[in-house]
Amino acid sequence: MSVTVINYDLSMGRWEPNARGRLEQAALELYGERGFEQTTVAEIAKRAGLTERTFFRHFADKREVLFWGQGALQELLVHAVADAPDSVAPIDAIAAALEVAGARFQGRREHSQQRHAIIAANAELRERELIKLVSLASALAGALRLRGIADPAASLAAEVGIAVFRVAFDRWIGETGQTDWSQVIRESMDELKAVTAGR
Amino acid sequence: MSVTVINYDLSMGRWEPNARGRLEQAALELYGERGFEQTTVAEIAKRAGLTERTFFRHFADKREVLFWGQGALQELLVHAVADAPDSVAPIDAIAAALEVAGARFQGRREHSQQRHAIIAANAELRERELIKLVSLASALAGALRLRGIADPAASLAAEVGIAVFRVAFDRWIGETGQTDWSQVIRESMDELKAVTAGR
DNA sequence: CGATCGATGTCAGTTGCTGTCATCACCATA
DNA sequence: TATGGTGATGACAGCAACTGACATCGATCG
Repeated sequence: MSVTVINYDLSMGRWEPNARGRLEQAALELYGERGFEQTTVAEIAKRAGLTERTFFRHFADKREVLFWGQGALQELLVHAVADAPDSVAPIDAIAAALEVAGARFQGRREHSQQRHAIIAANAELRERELIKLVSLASALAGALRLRGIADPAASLAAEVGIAVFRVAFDRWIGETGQTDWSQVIRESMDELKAVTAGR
Repeated sequence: MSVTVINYDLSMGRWEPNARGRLEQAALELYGERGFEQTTVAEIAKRAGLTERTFFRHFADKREVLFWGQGALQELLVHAVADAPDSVAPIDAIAAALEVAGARFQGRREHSQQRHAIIAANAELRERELIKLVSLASALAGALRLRGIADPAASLAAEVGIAVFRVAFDRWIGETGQTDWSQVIRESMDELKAVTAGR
């Protein structure tokens, strides 16, 4: 089989460039074809033209290959919170950030669905996804604290924001759901406010 | 070393009774003594007077020994939500359930702290804890739906409830914090309402 | 008394993951 | 141009988590 090499690098060395990208693509393909558990790291490496050992040099474990892009999303959200005007309430700064984050999803809905299906089909992958979301919440709480919001308000706003994100993402990705990210976020946030107001 | 046998069973058979309990205790001890990663399942089994294979017959994996009691907590919370009067708003039914759940912690604060320390010290264990909490949220959402609450309100109330639980638990278990569970829950819930009201 | 059952032991095998050392193109510098 | 350092990879051995298959043997039931 042939491997599509993304981001061909002119300063190529002894090996084919973009080892990490090849590993990622091979893993996504195999996880999709036969499932996460049924795929061995040796198989991923082979399809990428590398060795198992090299896989573990690029990704901490077999799951991480699906999540390492998360770091960029986190940065995006944190910056969005930091950039919100001072007058904006914590929960609304979070909401604004979530809307901005949609830029990373909007237009790649199908890709998101595939990845989501792989993750949803496996408990270990769901665990990893959860801890990434908690890390995100933690980073958002930090960003709020930099805006002068004290705990536990900062933590609560961040955690609640992630809860909204989860609910909104599920809705957005669902077959029958709304496909406009911003709108889904705004609706979910409105529901949140209704619920916590005791209605 | 000797092993304390809890719940001695008069109908003992060929082996020492309460294999599961012995495994659990041995695991807790070893995880505490030398850490989760530094403990092998073979060591746990040996201390419990059993074999590695038997450990995996009682617990799905090395982590699960710390979490299998969670099922009872989930039942307790679900029942509490179900038993709340019809007139109570979703979020308040959740809050009431969280207060009730304190009965499982109150009076065992030290034990909770030990277990919490073990979990906090290891990323894999934190992952497992998170997925258990999500399962809890899911069960609570189901209980709310049985009360006639539609989604996404049910899911949101449940997820938010879990966020409050997390924040409250951290506060309750902290050295300087309040030690009365009910009070911590009520305070945290009040904070939540303030935050989501946009303050 | 014999058959079945349930909890455990035994053992071999797969796989995720790590440590260690070798390789070799590239690069800087003498 | 020679030399030595560097960084990404390969090769290989090994540990530990987990699984499947089969054996064991007291208890229990008919």
